[in-house]
Amino acid sequence: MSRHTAGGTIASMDSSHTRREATRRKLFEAAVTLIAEQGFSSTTVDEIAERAGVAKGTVYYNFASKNVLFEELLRHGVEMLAASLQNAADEVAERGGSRVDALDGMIHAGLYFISQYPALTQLYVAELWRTNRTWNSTLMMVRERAVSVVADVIRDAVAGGELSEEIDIPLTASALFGMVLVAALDWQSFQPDRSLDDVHAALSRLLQGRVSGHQGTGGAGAEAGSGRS
Amino acid sequence: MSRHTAGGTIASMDSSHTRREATRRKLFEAAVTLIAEQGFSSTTVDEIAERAGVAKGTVYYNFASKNVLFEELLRHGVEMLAASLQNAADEVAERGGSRVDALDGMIHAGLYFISQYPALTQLYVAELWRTNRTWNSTLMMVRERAVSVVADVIRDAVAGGELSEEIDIPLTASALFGMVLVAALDWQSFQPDRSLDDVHAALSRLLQGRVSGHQGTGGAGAEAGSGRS
DNA sequence: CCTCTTGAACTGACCAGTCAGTGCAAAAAG
DNA sequence: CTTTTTGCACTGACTGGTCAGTTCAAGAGG
Repeated sequence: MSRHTAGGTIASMDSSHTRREATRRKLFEAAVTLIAEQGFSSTTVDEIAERAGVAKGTVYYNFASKNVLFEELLRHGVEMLAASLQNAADEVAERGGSRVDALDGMIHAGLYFISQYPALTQLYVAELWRTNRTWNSTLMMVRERAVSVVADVIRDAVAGGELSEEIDIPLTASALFGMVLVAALDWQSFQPDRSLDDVHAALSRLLQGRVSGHQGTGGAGAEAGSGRS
Repeated sequence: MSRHTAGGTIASMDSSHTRREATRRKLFEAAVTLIAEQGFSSTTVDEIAERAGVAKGTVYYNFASKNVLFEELLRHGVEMLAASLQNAADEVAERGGSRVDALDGMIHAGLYFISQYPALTQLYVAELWRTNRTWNSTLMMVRERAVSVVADVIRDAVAGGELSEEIDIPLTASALFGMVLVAALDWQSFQPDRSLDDVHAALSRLLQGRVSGHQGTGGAGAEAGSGRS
């Protein structure tokens, strides 16, 4: 199947450690786009192998099953995301920024990550709130890993007096996460020409409260049960 | 179920119509939970039929295909959601509330809707940003239908001077939508005991800007390209 | 020579969609 | 009032195709 007449060179690229690693990476890349497009169950192993440019047998030499391939993909992806977010928060801290600044930096990093790995993001969104799947525990871990990075920074900010003690940490972390996720997916899908900083500014503005900045007649207030019938 | 109680005879036409309707509703209900749990392609028509308590043939008597069943389900669901959001906004307006109050009312309505139809919500999240699927145009329409209800209210608020002209309407609508969506899914999945009003209050607080309410050292500011390298 | 990859053939389970037939209630005929 | 017809709604066994996973002998690379 060597359609590149190998010329003798391309194959010997930097296989960082083994040929095996390179093959596994190729399979991850092929799988992530296909599964993002079509979903897990309608993506066939033959398709993954073909897009990765390897034989089907190779898939099963490297991964025990289609399920295992997918789970390792999920784990690998979330490690990248968590590291990226953590790194953004740390950089802001090093530079002497506040915790709230760190949150803002994480939003930026989140947007950047999603713009770099749109397929991976689509895939997470599609699978993350699913129940009853075989790889449910993996998904649980993945979600926890991502959200806790955000929640930790919020917790620190509350402890340091930067944020009100009244806020609900896990829920706020989720909401923030969702806001960035959905806004970024919409950006990528429907307004891909806009710059990252532009989108980032819009989200910062929303959070900063300039959107509902005027003190409303009470509706946007925090009091519960506002006249719902 | 006799829409026209005109007497004993006209009911006949009605009942024949209603039997089918009841079956279709049962199939919708069965399909929505199964697909939310397992995804579209790993949910079999046999499963749907079994859960609905009908024979497989009945599915195909009522719907041209598995795809068509799903598309009609999506359309039916989003109509319910859009109506619910619109209704919430209208009620606030009738009561003399501001547009921002209307937005808040829509957040409440969104949370309520999701708590009532969690499976439908999971399903939308899972499918909405998928590309390359056969029912892509349906999904496009569905998304547009839901987001535009929010965007319209934001637009009115901007026109009426309640919100800054600087805000990005479609992006803000998406972000708001995503915030509610993800927060609600997390609420349902991980803290189901909390009350709706509690969750609503947390989100209102986030939007109201109390979270990042202190004026940060610039990180949360709206200026673009804030020190990101 | 040991690890990894190839490619094609094969198996067995699973599944979307089909179709000939059943049940039944309301209209038509007797 | 009784019998027959009509056709809607539903049934479930069956078909043809698809796909995960297996096997293996023959390389390729290092």
